[in-house]
Amino acid sequence: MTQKDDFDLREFLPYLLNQAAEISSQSFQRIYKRRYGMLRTEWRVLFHLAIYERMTAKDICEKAIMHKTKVSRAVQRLEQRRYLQRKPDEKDRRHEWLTLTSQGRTVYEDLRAHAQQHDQVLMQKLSTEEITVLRGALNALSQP
Amino acid sequence: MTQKDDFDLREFLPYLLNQAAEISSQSFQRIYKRRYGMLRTEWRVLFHLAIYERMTAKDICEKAIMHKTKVSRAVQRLEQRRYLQRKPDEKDRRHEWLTLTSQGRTVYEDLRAHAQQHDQVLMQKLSTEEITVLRGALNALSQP
DNA sequence: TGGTAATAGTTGAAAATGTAACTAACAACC
DNA sequence: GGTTGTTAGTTACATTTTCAACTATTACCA
Repeated sequence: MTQKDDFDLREFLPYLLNQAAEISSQSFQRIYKRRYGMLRTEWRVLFHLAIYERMTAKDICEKAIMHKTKVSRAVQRLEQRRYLQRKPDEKDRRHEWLTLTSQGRTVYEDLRAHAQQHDQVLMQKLSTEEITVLRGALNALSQP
Repeated sequence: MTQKDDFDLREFLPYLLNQAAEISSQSFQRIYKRRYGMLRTEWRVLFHLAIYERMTAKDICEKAIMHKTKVSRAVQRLEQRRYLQRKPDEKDRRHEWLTLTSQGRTVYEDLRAHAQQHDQVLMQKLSTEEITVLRGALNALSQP
């Protein structure tokens, strides 16, 4: 049997990753969608701002690996809902500093609680050791 | 420190999975896009048909976890390019059996070779043991 | 048998995304 | 100082995706 015949796409990492990512995010996605009408891009921007406190759109692009137009639009929508504030940098007015409003932080805290619950359900499918290795592997694969 | 404070979204599994899935599929995506103008949905349908040989659109929806409209449109495009054939089921004409044409199989073989190469590059980021555990964990997480 | 429900798949309109071109502000270099 | 190049972010348009409604066919059951 040749090497070629050994290669089964059902074991192809991007496929497995996509499948797992899709399924494991579905039920959480319903939560932020139903509770706050948020999209995945918006949720991601929201929680990056919650964690890092103060970022420019560019920072978010890099951390979250999102295209700048996606970030731009997510920021617009979050601003409309008063979840975040923009403030131009004094020294370099090309930059805009983004921070969550208290309302945005409240939404974040609520969603984080749900996320944590959701994560615990997911982790029940795995052993402690598997979780550790999985996290490490996912981080390694996330380095471009 | 409370449990709540321990929960860092940077370790949230759906987030890590999404990040890894996104990054690890990017360069392969460029390949099927450039070589055959294919979308991700089309690639997924193509390779499911290559592996399972003969499926209905419904089967693909279930295996690939894709919405039926996505599958329907991917099938249309693959048919237009003569990569697959449809054949209504004799007994139940609601079903259509889909199979790859020889042209479709050729495209598949070409892409599979690229996928294999791509997979090897990805796996270089991980140890053998990590790969085993990762595959197992991803499969476990893919059970809804 | 006839009427209702269920299933496979398609379609159209609305929403979201990707791509490329754009504006505005700054940097660098002569 | 003016020209050229870069960078942060937005916008317009084309492509995809989503959602809901639709057709066609079969299943169920009184």
